[in-house]
Amino acid sequence: MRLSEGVEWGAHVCGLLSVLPDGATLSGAHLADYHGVPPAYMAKHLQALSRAGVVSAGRGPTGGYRLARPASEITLWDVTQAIEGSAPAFRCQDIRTRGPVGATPKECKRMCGIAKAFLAAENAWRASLQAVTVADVMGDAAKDFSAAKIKRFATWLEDAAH
Amino acid sequence: MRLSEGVEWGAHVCGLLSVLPDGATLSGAHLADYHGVPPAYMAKHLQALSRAGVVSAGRGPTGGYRLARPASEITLWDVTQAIEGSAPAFRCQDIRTRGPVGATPKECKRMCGIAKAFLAAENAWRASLQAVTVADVMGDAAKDFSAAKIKRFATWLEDAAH
DNA sequence: GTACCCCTACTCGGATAGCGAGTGTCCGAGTCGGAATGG
DNA sequence: CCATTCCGACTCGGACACTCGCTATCCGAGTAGGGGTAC
Repeated sequence: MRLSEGVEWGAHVCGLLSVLPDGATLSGAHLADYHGVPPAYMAKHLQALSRAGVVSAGRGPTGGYRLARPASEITLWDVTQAIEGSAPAFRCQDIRTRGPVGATPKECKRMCGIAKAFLAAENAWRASLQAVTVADVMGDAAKDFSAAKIKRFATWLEDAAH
Repeated sequence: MRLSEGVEWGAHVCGLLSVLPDGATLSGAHLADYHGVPPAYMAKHLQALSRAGVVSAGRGPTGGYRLARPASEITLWDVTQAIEGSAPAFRCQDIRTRGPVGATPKECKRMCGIAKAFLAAENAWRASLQAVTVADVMGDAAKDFSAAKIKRFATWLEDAAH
């Protein structure tokens, strides 16, 4: 089982967008450059975030991306769902109904216990992600920001932001 | 994100093996037949379960698979780990160290907050699976077994088990 | 009749192809700002 | 000097190749039991 790396990118992007001045935007190319990843591929993930309503996109020379709502209202689950989709990782094939001793439909009124357990585990995972917002992450990360890094960041932002 | 279907197969196999008479075994071919899945592919997953010490394998005409320890001591996490491996689904690429404003090693003493949150979610998922044993699942499933199904199963087992 | 040996049939185990989702890329659609132009 | 128009550059959005891991398969290694043979 493997989570798409785009989820990590999306989370970092939301963190970066959350510290922008009000009304400012960043283009996909700049977001990719900032994180050192391929611009075209980053664009694909930004598109997914835009479709999901996590970020809002503007076109034209002054266009770019910004958060669609306050960072305190965007959870890591929102980002994950936007990029990975909402299909569960465990997809029950109901193999208990197959084979020579397969259960008949009447014997399958309740959900398979195995599927139930795996879906419960997935719910726990989701709940854990829903409990963390982009604002939480950035607040935590801010503790590690050195003065030098903040200065570097401000300089970069000067050139990049609209 | 998608969980390998082999995990479901492995869980069902462990459930089936857990109701075998003491000392009896089932061959990979019979386990595949029972679940209506390709024998060769089932064999691959059984091999993984065997390597992980979840089931023990015997060779030769009287050989086959049996549980390596009581069903109450085998969790769904054990099965998952055996087949999927123990690598985390979220693999931090430390993209905060990349790009023009990349953090220096000194600024990365603590783990990235995003990675921390995702790994915490994964821990919740794992804990949920570790709380459910094969015995739990079978005890729950037994409630749905009709007399007809039990009879069919006994007949099948007569031919299959060693 | 009995003990030994070989052989067969059955088992698991690792090495080998095929396919689909994720990865990576490109070009077209849309939009805003600014420069050029005419009044 | 000002309003209008046109152009260009920059943006996002969807459609197109490529790669790696899961899916699926086959053949070889190993073992237990049974039949045959020699004593």
